[in-house]
Amino acid sequence: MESADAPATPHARAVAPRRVTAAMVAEHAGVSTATVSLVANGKSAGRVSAANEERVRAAIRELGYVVDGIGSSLSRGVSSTVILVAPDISNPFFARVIAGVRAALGNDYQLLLSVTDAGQFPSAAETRRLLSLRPAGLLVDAPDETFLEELSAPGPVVLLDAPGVGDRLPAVNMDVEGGARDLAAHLAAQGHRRIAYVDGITGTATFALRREAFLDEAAARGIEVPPAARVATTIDVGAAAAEFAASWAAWRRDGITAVACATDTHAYGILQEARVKGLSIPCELAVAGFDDLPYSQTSNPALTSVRLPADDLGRRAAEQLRRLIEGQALEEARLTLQTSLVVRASTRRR
Amino acid sequence: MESADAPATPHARAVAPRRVTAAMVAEHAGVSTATVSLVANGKSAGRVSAANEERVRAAIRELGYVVDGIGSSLSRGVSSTVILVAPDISNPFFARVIAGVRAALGNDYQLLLSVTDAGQFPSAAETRRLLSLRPAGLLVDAPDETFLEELSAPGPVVLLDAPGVGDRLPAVNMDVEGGARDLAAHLAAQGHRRIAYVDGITGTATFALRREAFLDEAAARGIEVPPAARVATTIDVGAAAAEFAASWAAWRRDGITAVACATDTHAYGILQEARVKGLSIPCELAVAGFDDLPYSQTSNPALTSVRLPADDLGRRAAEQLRRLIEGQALEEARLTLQTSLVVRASTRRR
DNA sequence: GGCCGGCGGGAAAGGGGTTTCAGGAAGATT
DNA sequence: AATCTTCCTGAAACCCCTTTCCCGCCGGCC
Repeated sequence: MESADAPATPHARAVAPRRVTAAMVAEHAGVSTATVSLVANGKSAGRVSAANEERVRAAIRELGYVVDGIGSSLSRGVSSTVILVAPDISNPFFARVIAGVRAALGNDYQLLLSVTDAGQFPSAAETRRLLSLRPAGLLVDAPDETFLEELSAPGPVVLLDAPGVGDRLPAVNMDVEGGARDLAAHLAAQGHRRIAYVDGITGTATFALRREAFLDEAAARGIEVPPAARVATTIDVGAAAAEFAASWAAWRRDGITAVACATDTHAYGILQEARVKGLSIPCELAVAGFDDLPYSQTSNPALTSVRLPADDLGRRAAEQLRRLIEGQALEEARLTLQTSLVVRASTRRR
Repeated sequence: MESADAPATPHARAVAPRRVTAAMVAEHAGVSTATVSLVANGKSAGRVSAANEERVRAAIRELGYVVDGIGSSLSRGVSSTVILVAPDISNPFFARVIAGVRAALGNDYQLLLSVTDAGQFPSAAETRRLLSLRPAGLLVDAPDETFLEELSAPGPVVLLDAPGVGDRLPAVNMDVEGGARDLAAHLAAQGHRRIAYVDGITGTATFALRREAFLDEAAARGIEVPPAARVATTIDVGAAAAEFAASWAAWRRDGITAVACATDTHAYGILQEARVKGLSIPCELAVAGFDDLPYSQTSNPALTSVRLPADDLGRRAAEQLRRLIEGQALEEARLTLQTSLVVRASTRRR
């Protein structure tokens, strides 16, 4: 293809230019690889003369040298990668968590996500492979106990949103119970005495916590949540709408004046169906959600919801992880972040 | 803490049991590390005697040996990781793409996601670090040209959903233009003659393609889309609802009988606002979306939409990538997958 | 002027695995 | 019985970087 006197190698070797190694930089700068390593890693202060430092920097620039992640990881015994393991990433909440994590990790660590099929955690084999990449640390979102056991991690791990799981591991949680109680208190203050509760069908612990705290606080404030008004659906607008369509007649007869939902998605379905039925919200029926998803601000009417500190969750977890990686002790191994009730038109009676 | 005669090392060395290496397995099984490597990688056929193979397997089991990803990557020159770079992961569509990718990659490669802040691609520095992990291959979702240039990847890359970008790289695309044309044809067949189009405000090429194909096909079928009925909003239910609320009076005067949207999210906003206005859908106004998001099946009325082959997109892209990684030539470098119009109640006049 | 202290830099030892290559043992052939 | 295959096996090189010594050199001090 090229010059006729090129060696007749079967592979077009010239196409893939050789990776630039520290040795090449060293030769180009007339120093040893040790010096290159020091400069490239910013550890040159007081160890490399200014003259050599500049020559190495010039060589790095000129050759386009990038420290090889693999070689570096092997040599240091650990990579500079933080792996975030998450069973479900397809919601806007999670995007904010990631933003928080990235902000806290900065440039020192590289964030990679390991996701599996809907709601599942990696198998034991996958987990071992993951660990064999020698991540600097692991963040695990909404973990289940089985996965944590398999993990039995040799390295730093911080859990996110792990109420009641992995008690021995550091975690950052959100006070969903407080949020649920605030919501119950708000509905009580608005004068409701009989309320329906729409739960989610899922294995996640957070839903049980929300429900129990809500029911407990409601009871404490003299609110009744009759058994017939406790339902559960998959987390799906349509399913919630259908459930409400089927139940509303009975609830109305029973004197229900408000519906609290385990997540906003349920509430959207109820708002939709209520509109079909021509119900006036919040006058005939107040509706409240949980999670404060983006659409809740602009829904019609805007939805009262419990806002979760998504970016804080990510940020704090990543900060904790950094401390662990850097060998510092954690002042508090398990943090709980405040949630806040956002009252909007769907429950605000005037 | 332990026996009094233990060496007074400051670190609790016993806590972190030493990593199990191939050398340890080799010693335990009475063979060399070469043999261990062959067995552990399933390359033992015809190279290792049955007896030794069994002894090595037993040792691996007994010691819990896992091939070290870092050492292996360094030695082979490449890791067995496939990195999927994506600017936006928080939508259900993407979850299906991932499922497709995972299915096609199987156990041979490990999928990791690199995501950045909302809609952004990694910076040049981040990109270089990513490549320094020596991924076996890269999948890039909805790439922008700038990122592809920085990539100038030395390794296998396949683009997903990259209409009109990175022409020289293999890609798997979806025929959104065909879908848009089908939609225009459907609305024409339903008797509409004046239609509104709600576009998305975003840099993504796919939106321009949808719009142009729709307008072109509409024109070809004698449908008018008056300039005043061409609007664009951010991809947000509330924004679309507001836009529709502001425009509907004028549109109605202008004889508009249908609205086509660049994505279902817009259509949800319109459905919501139409209900507020008491419009009968599809009789007074037909509404159609694009993407066929999950909620479109259960919305009220169910939404006509263009379904995109999400899992196929992931699967085919991963298959192509595998071929590249394994050095096979691609029969077709750029694939385009069919989309399909799903007609539901929001446009179906009876 | 000799000795000491310190700074700067290099040689070299890993870190864990893969792969080549040469050679040994066992079985086949003459 | 000698030679040739065939099969297996293990030693060793290599991948790229980090880090630990250790040494040479320079200036300062007595």
